[in-house]
Amino acid sequence: MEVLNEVKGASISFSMVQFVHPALADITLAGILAALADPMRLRIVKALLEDGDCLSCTAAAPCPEIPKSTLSNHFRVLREAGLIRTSKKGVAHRNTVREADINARFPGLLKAILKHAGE
Amino acid sequence: MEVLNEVKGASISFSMVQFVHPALADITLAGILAALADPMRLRIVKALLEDGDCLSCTAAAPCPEIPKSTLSNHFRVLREAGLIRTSKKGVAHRNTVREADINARFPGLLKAILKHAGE
DNA sequence: GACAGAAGTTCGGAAATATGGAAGTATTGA
DNA sequence: TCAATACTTCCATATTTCCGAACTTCTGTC
Repeated sequence: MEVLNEVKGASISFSMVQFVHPALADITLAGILAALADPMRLRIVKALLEDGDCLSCTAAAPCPEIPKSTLSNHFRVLREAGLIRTSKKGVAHRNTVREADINARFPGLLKAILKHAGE
Repeated sequence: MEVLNEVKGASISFSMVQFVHPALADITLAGILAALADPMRLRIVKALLEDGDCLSCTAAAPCPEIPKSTLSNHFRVLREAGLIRTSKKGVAHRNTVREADINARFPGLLKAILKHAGE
C-alpha cells in the first residue's frame, strides 16, 4: 500500500495491485524456458491453453492441495516471464496466455514446447 | 576414486570418470527446459550444434574468463538433462549434442528452441 | 454500513540450489 | 620424472524457492 498523495488530510492510497507485464521486447527466451522449466507451471499453462484460456488461479492449479502462496508465486513467475496476462475480475483473477505475443516474438516455440507437456 | 579390486597387493582403481548419461526414457521436458533456461548453457548448446558438434568444454565456452568450476558445472547440468554426451579424448573432453535422442523423444523441440537462441 | 467469506498477495524464515576459489585427478609431452 | 593441460570435486558463501501466517481487496448478506 503506497501513499501517493495527500489532500486535505485524507491520504489517497493506490493499492490496486496492477500487475506489471513485460513488454514484447523484454520477453527473453531464457526467461520463458525458466518459467516453463517447472512441471507445475507447465501444467498451469497447458490448462490455460486447453481449458478456455481464461482461468482463475485456483481453477488453473494442477491439484487443490497446493498452498496458496506457492500458487501465487508460480503465477508471478509466469507473469514476469511474459507468458501470461493477469487482470482482476472481482475477487478472482483472470489469467490468459499471451499466445499472440509469444508467437510474434518466438514463432513456433510455445506450440513446440506444449505439444510435449504432460508426457 | 573407487577401488574395485585388489591383485597381489596392488589396488586396481578405476578413476575413469565415466559420465552417466540418462537413458532416452529418463529425459524429461522440464529437465531439458531447465537446462536450457540459462543463457550460458543455451550458448554452449548452440555452439556445439553450429561449430562442429564436437567441442571440448573450453572450446564451447561462451567467453574465456568464465571460471572452470562454473563451466564444468554447466556441462554436468546439460549432461544430466540428457542434452549432451561427454566422452574423454585424451586430456580434453568431447561433447556432442544428443540431437537424435532428443528428436526421438520430443520431435521439433530442440530446433524450435535453438532457432531463437542468441537474439 | 458492518461482517464474514473468498481469492490472492506479501512477508519472512527454513530448505534447496547455484556460484566460484582452491585443491585434486588424469593424460600428454618434454 | 616433471610440468602443463583440461577438467572435476570439495566446500563455503550467495541466491533462490517453498510454504505457513498474516494481510488486502472485493462481494454478498444482514
